[in-house]
Amino acid sequence: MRPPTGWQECPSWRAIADGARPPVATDRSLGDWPHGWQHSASRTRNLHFRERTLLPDMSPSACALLRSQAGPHAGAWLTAIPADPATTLSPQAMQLALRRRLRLPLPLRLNRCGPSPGCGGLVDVFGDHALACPRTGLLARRAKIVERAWVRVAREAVGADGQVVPQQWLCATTAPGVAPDDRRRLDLVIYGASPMGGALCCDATLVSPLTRTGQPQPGTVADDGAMLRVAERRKRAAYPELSSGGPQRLLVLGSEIGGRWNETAQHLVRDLARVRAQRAPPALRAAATSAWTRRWWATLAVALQQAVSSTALGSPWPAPPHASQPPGPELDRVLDLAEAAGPSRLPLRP
DNA sequence: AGACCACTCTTACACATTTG
DNA sequence: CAAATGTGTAAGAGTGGTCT
Repeated sequence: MRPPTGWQECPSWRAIADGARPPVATDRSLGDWPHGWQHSASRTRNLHFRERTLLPDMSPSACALLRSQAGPHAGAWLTAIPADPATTLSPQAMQLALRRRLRLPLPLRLNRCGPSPGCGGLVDVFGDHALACPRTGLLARRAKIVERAWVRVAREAVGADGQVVPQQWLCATTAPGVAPDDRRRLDLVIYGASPMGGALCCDATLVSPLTRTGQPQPGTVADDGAMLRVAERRKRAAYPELSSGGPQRLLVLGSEIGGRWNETAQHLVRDLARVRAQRAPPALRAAATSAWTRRWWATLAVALQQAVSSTALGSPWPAPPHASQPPGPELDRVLDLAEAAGPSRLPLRP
């Protein structure tokens, strides 16, 4: 169980009146404003309610899924502005995503997995089986949707200064000790986003905290992101050459089907936003960072929900969304996504 | 717990071969 | 000669086992 964030010891009124400030979050992202006491207080209360009231009454599976749905930017699809195909969920996908989030039954036709691709087992109305059964072939397909979203985000970030190569051969990188006939491929490699000029070798992965029987995987009931750590270990074991130093780095961009992203994914978006904002006029950099961050998390979260929805039905999605990739919007088109800096300018209520 | 392995099935992709 | 088809490899995530 994670320690609750917020304050551990309640400050005295006198201390607050004397100007004491809450602890500054270490993982504060650019464009994130420095929070005051209200944020810490409500966060502490929310987490307390979640741990003491909400979770104890839920089934283990529902607990694991709730944890999977939490975390930074896990709900970005709910606030995504559908002004662009990349940040738009179809009505059908939105309906499925909302039902998944509320753990309501999905409109399924079949009650068995299969027939020809599939294990023949009973499927549940929540889509848990379809999202974890490795025998339908949908897992391999759904991963592509998130992978393409990462490619899109990386391309928008590095622009013409860098390069993003999808499906890069491992032996084409600078990783040491790879035989030239090695056929392993990386999901995407980003050049021009690393301060040292190295290659970011990315592997996007989307894992489920529940098994195909709907039972939680070990550790997922009590710990946030337990399956993300399993996925990271698995990927690091698959690419040992990329962990041995040098100009290239392995980034495991992990996500859970509830919407949670791992630390690496959050760091990458933060770094990409910094790279992109360097090309903006200095006076606009803070706003640009905030705006691009919002846009990219919306893009990634929408893609993740698209992937989950297409798998939850147990049938392939009709068409791959936006196969052609336009170059992405200009800065002035995204700036209105930026958070307003400074305190709220709403009128004080009586 | 965690690391590791061998296994499940289907999909995606690159390359080779055949066909019109 | 180009288009269509076939083939081989790796990847995708999960399962279940063993060992430490």
